[in-house]
Amino acid sequence: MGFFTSEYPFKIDRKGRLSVPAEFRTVLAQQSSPGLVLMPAFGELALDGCGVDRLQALSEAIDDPEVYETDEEREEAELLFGLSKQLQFDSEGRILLPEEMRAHAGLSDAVVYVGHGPTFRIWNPEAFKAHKARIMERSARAGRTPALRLTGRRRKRESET
Amino acid sequence: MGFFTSEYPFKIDRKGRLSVPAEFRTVLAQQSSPGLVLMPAFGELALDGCGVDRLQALSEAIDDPEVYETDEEREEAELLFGLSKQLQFDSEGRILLPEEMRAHAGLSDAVVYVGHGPTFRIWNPEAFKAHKARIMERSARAGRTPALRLTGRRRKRESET
DNA sequence: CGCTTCTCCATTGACGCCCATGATTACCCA
DNA sequence: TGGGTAATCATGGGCGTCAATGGAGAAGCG
Repeated sequence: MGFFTSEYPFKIDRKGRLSVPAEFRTVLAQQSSPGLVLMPAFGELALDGCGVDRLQALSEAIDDPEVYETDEEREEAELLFGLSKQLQFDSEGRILLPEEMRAHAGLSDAVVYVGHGPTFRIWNPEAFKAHKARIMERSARAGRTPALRLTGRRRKRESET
Repeated sequence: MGFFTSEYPFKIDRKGRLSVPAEFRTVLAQQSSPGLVLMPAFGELALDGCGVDRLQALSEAIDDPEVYETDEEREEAELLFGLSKQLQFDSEGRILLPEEMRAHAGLSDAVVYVGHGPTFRIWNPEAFKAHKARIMERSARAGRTPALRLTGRRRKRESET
C-alpha cells in the first residue's frame, strides 16, 4: 500500500471546496473504496486524514481486546470514530470541507497538506509553521537529529545488557 | 535487494531536471514501485535518497507502538515524512528537483551522487569535497583505517564471553 | 422556494512525454 | 585482438496534457 509524503500548500475556494494533491489521490485510489477520511487532530489546529482501508482496520482493532489496554483508551477511540467523516471527491478531485472540520482547524482560505506516512494532516498554515519550528527547535536542543526508525530502541537496549 | 555504490557527478539542466545514474536506476527498478524518495540531510548540504520500499517500511514502523517510544520522536518522524518527497522518473530517467530540495542542499547546476549502501546521497559538489576531506583527515588523525563492518562490537563481546 | 451540493466547463501554468544529439561504452565478428 | 558497429546514457528543447483553481448552472433537500 502507498504512503503519504511531502508538504503541499492548497487553497480553499469561496464555496468551501478543497483540492486534494494529485499524489495523495493516487495513493488513495489504491484503496478498496475511493474517497478519504478526515478527523480532528486533538490539540492541534489540524485535521488527520487517511484512506478508508485504514479506518476499516482501526474498526477491527476496536474489537480486539489486545489493542486497547484500558476502557478509557477504548472510549476515546470510539469517540474518534464519531468525529470522523468519510468524504468523496468531485470530478476535479476536490472535497467539500464540513463546517466542523474548518472550525476545528481554524481554516479560512488556505491549508497545508503534510504527509505522515500512513496518514496525512491538513494544517492551518500558520499553525503548521509554528509547529514545525517548535519540533525542530526541540530536537536540536535535545542534541538529536530527527531520524526515521525501522526498529525500536528496546531491541538495541536488550543487546547492550 | 540491491545497494548503492560509487560517486557520480551529474548536471542539473535549465528546467531543474536531474538525471539519475543508470546504475542507481537499475537498483531502484527492483523495488515494488518505481521512482525514488528524497529528503533533506540534516546538517549537510545534501539530500538523502532511497527506494520507495525503504520508506514503505519506515511508514509501517510509524504505526508500531514499539518503535517510537516518545511522542517527541514520533512527531519528528512525522515531520520527516513531510520533508520527504516521492519522485517519479521521466521517460529519460530524470527527476524534477523540487525547489525546497535545491535550496536545502544549495544546488545550482551540478551535483554528486554518492552511494551509501541501502541509501545514497546527492551532494553539493563543493560541500562533498570538503566533507570527504574532513572525514579522511579525521580518521587519519585518529590513526584509524576506515573499515566496513558486518556486526557491532557489542555483539562480538557477548560472543567472546 | 431558498439554500446547499454536485456537475460541467474554462483558464493558466507547470510538468510529463516525445524527439534529437553527442559521447561513451558494450558488443560482435572477422 | 582489434576495429567497426550498435546500444546505451546524459543532456537539451518543443509541445501537449493534466492539475489546481474559479465560476455558472442544474439538481437535491429542507
